[in-house]
Amino acid sequence: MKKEPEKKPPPAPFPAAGHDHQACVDGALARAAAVCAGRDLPLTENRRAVLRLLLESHRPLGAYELVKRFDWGGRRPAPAQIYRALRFLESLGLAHRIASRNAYLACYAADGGRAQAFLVCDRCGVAAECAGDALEAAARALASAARFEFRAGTLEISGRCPDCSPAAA
Amino acid sequence: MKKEPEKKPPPAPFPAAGHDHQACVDGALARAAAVCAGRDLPLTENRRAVLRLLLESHRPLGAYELVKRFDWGGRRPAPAQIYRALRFLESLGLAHRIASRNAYLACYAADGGRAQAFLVCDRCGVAAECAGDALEAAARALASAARFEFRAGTLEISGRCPDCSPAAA
DNA sequence: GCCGCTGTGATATATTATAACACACTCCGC
DNA sequence: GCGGAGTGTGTTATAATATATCACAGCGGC
Repeated sequence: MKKEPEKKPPPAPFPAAGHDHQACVDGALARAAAVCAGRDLPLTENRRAVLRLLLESHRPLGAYELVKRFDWGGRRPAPAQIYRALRFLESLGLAHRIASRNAYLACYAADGGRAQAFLVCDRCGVAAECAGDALEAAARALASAARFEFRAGTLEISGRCPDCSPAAA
Repeated sequence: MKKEPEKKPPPAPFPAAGHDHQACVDGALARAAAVCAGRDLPLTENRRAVLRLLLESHRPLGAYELVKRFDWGGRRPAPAQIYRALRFLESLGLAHRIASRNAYLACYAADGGRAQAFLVCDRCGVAAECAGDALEAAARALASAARFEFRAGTLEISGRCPDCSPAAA
């Protein structure tokens, strides 16, 4: 896999100009803690660490990339640890699998049973999550036209983020 | 992987009641041959065989599932053969990767650079491809709202096909 | 205490996908 | 006919992604 080298740090993060990264990560972590508390499920150290790594990157990371980045006092966790944390986070909507890349993206907002969309930059890998009534409606319309019972849908869009777009001034 | 047993043959194919399977497969193969001829690229025996397996199943098949089904006069092809054929078929829009399942689905119609949608039944695995202006518009609207340059998008919808829906009479 | 539950740490293995190389075949120019 | 370029095949090896399983630690309830 890994068709792109992608060794360099991102040219710039997707989330706009005056992006306070620390606040963004901390806020999302706080919201995640609240979600867990609300469900009476523990946001353990491992889960929190995995979520933090995802939040910090603003892009989908593969499970083994997380293994590599996970600084665990010298040692490195086994893949199973990471996958367990990811499954937990996914089950709460705190992270999402970007199937087209076999990678995982932190969620910065709440979800629902709704059709979700992800914008992933081909060049720098930055990703953003979004959803909209029009997408939801279009997905449900397609399903019902085929007499298909809609349960969940995910739209993955690839292209260029504002910073990587040739149109960027 | 392979969360579901999925050992049994499908309860019924997605494509409606009076589905003439042979005609459907043959027609798609003929169209594929035309596409290849138009591009002056050979639809070799291997490629044709892989496409036929996909067409016959009406559902996404994993590459190793194709290896297993490929009857090659006793022997079995190496995965690389299958992946090569799949890449070729994908490049011509004759097959699509269903990323959420790590599987591949034959295409029964022409595509474009458009946002595509796939309906995949959670229960029997049957899948259908569709596209629509509303989806395309919704995808482009989401992208442009984020100042993201749309290149391609894929919507994967999971749920229940008409035959597997509890609502089915 | 002790049980049941959940989460961890670790090893092993399954599944999916690609790399690399030798060779067969066809087309084309000469 | 010969040779070379280009493409597709057949094969082996290996990379990348994901899960199974088991022993045990910690914690809360009784």
